[in-house]
Amino acid sequence: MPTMEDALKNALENALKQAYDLDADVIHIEQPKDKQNGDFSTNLAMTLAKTLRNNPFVIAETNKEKLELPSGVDRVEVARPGFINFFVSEDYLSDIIPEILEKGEQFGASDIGKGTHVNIEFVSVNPTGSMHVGHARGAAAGDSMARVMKKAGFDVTKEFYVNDGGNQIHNLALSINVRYHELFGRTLEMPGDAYHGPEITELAETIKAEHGDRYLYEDGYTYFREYGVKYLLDGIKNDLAAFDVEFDVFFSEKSLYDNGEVANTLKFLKENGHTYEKDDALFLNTTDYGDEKDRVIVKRDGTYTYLLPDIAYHKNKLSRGFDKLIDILGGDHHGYIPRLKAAIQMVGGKADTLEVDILQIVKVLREGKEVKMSKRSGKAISLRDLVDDVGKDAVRYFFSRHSLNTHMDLDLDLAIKKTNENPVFYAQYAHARINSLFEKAAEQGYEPDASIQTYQALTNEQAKDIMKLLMNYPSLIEEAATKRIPHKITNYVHTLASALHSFYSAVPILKGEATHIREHLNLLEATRIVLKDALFLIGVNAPRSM
RNA sequence: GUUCCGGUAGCUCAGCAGGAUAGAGCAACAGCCUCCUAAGCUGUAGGUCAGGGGUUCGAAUCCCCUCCGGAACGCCA
Repeated sequence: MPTMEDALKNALENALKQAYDLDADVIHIEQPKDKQNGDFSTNLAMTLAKTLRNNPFVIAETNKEKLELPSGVDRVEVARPGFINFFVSEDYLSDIIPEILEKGEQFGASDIGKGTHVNIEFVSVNPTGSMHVGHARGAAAGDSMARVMKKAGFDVTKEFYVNDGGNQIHNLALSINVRYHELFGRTLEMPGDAYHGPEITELAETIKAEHGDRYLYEDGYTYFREYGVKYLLDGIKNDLAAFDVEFDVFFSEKSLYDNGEVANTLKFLKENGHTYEKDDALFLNTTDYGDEKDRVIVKRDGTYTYLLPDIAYHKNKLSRGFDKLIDILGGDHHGYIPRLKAAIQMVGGKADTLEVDILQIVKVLREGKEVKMSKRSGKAISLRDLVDDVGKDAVRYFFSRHSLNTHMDLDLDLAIKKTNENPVFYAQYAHARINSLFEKAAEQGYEPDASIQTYQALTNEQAKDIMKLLMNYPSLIEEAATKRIPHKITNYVHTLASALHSFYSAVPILKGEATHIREHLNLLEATRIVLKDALFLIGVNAPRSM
């Protein structure tokens, strides 16, 4: 079914041809914020004013006269500077209801992604501690992005890169060792880059419970490494599950060393002339691809920098057949983008194969003061605690509201205390309200009826507002998916919930004639379907009652 | 010094592939439950869109400069 935008563009093109014998290159159709200005609008006349050397108002009028209105458009008006405004008919609006009832949760799905294989890597926190609230934003954003892109026809793989191979795991093992010894009253000095989180002590306690004092007498290093990573990664997985974030792949950095991919990548880079030696170190020629300076991949002491296994990892992703790689990184890693983009091209990707979405760091406030999130210090506030306090839905809704590059503040006192005023309940309540009405309707012998095809009763402003919003859902999905801006969904949820509440207050739904009740119930069912689906996209439950 | 983000109502933020009177939530104020869940609705008030130039018929939105805040500029990850 062609969209109204396309139909209008067509009609305008024809009108232009007749009136001025002109082929318009781009016709921009928009939806005015103010309903006074129609349901759809074009600024065509203004953009043509210069080439036609005429008053935009006159051009608009001329166009209007030649216009053959597509079905569904009631009337056309020309407004002040030269806007051409289109008003849509009630029949056209209500056609959306049977469509939604028929498609159900498939409504809004599209094939705009054309099955493109997309890998979204996000969270990827080091298994050296628990997830803290700073990580939650990335988890919410990546997961929602994946859900929206799936809905838009992309073939999405969600991936978590487990940094289990580097130096931080060495520090983790040392930290565990210190805590373990402390459990037996022995004080060792914490190394400089140690991890001080309480979870490290818990970890040591489980080792003690299982192995007693064994590692006082034999070297526990290797065991601490393996056990520590597993223990902490399991914890992270649990935290993610509680946050309704699931990954398709947990990819181990260590595996890249074990199966030789890191070494092979190094060889590959050397053989293709992307490296050179200098100061006893091996440099990667990233400036060839626009980086500001070349980067070391093999240090003077012979060990690798973080970059090399990372290149191997991205090479591996490419080898798995992904057309598009998306990395969601924290704002503190933005400087890393040019070298990654350079590297991806060295190993066979194109410049735009990799896209890095930067997520600004969350500033967490407690008692009016900033709380620095750091696993090393151990002072971070865990995601689990926050989810336990305010609930998964509230936290996800909160993080999903803002665009990725907003420097957002999270006031913990506010977030926890104001549970009942959290906007997530506003949206969920709309869904619960609809269900509640259905129960009442059932008592009167009514229920949504998908066989109804024509509508006469949905004439009030509030009902029309809802239908217009419902009609916009498919294009919303497309925009959110292609621009990768999941927060747009959250915005929509709020707007739709608001329209529902207004409708509910203005119209005594179960009081009218039978046909009115039936039509209204169908409108509500369509709303419920879309509301639930949109909430799902941002990882928020749609409760039947509250 | 360079690079990347941000600066919009008292607070938290939308709006930024230019469009019509700049929006929402919270906070404030005034109304609305003998009636389908008041976690709701309706209305009022609140803005020099950091500042200054420029492009344009039209700029919160695009370009340049300045100021303020955050982040990054490692043979750490």
